[in-house]
Amino acid sequence: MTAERAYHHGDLRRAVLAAALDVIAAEGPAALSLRDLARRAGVSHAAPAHHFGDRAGLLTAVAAEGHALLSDALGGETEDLRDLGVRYVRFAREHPAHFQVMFRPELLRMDDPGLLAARERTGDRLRRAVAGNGDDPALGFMAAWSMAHGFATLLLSHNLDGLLDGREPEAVFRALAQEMPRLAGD
Amino acid sequence: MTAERAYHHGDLRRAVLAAALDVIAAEGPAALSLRDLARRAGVSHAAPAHHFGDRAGLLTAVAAEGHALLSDALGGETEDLRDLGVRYVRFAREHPAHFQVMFRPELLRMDDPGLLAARERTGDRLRRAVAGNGDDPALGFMAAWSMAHGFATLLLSHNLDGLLDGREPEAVFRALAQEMPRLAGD
DNA sequence: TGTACATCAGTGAACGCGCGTTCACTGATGTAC
DNA sequence: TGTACATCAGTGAACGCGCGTTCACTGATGTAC
Repeated sequence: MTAERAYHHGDLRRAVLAAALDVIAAEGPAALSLRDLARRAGVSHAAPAHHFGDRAGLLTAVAAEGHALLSDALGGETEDLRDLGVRYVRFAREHPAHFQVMFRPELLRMDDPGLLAARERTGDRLRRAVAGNGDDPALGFMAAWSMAHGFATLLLSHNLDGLLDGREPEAVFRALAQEMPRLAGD
Repeated sequence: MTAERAYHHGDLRRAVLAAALDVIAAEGPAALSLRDLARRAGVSHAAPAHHFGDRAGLLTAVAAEGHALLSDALGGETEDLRDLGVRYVRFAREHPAHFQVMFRPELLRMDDPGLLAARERTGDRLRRAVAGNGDDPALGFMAAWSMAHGFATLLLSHNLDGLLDGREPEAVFRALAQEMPRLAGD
């Protein structure tokens, strides 16, 4: 355990990914540059290319990891869409960088096999949860996803700051999902 | 009406804004550069600075215009949150560039007086529509906003392409808002 | 109606910067024999 | 146990590019008198 850097970093891939998550969480994916990440990882500026190729490759890796984390987070056995929504929101809070990247195809290599596989896993998980929910499962799916995704997005972009009043976001989201019937009624 | 450019453009401010909307709609706000916009407007690269100062100033102008358009679009007299949601979604479809910018404070100068005034107008409109909707109006507000915002966001980022089946997004959103009671029930 | 002057909009050359990419290289590690 | 060789990870110098910003300027427009 020496302060001196060995010639080989040991786990540069993880180190660059970690730095990327920091940057994305703090300043958004637009602020990413491979040179900056190399600097943060204490490594020469050409090193990251070894692992990720380019920006899109790096973001694709982040997105794939995000899908793995999300399908784990959705995990469990519940078929209650409210629970699923709460978990979705919690995931966005705990992994804001992943969340900000994974649903933006223009940043990613959508044909990357790793990404496709990871997305498939999330998709399976969700389809299973929604199946048999109403006569048109796609509608129920889109309703729940829109609600959770909208809440998470507005939350992370600080658009709900003035409305939460210091309450826990997940608790508010649960209440809000509870409230839904009233919206459509009148 | 001559093909020759006059020394003075006439309405460079509008021309640059229009070019910015094109770029944002096609490649997102991250792809914006003042030099590129100048090129598109057929004007020297230092000219846009005259009108907007810098990128943030330009995006702030887009966001302010977006809020003006949105509060117009929400317009009317309805207090039905579903109608309001449909209009929100329609606005996002018709003005994707504005929509992509206006809820991202990190891109904007949030203390710009023009932006503040425009946001205030939208806020008023929404508050009026939500007031008296349930015992906790903030909850109803967040529920409706999350749903519409999530749907619009997922729609614009092509995450619903596979689910819409060629149906009109606004119609689907209306059905989906209708469906909501079932989600929270049982 | 004419002239002088101020103001405003846009020009174009120059600068320094951070970026991605390339490339010949070197140090470290693993494997064959 | 030792040696040779292949492979892999990271280096660092060099390049060309597009960007934002600055600045002295010029052309056009409006206003005062």
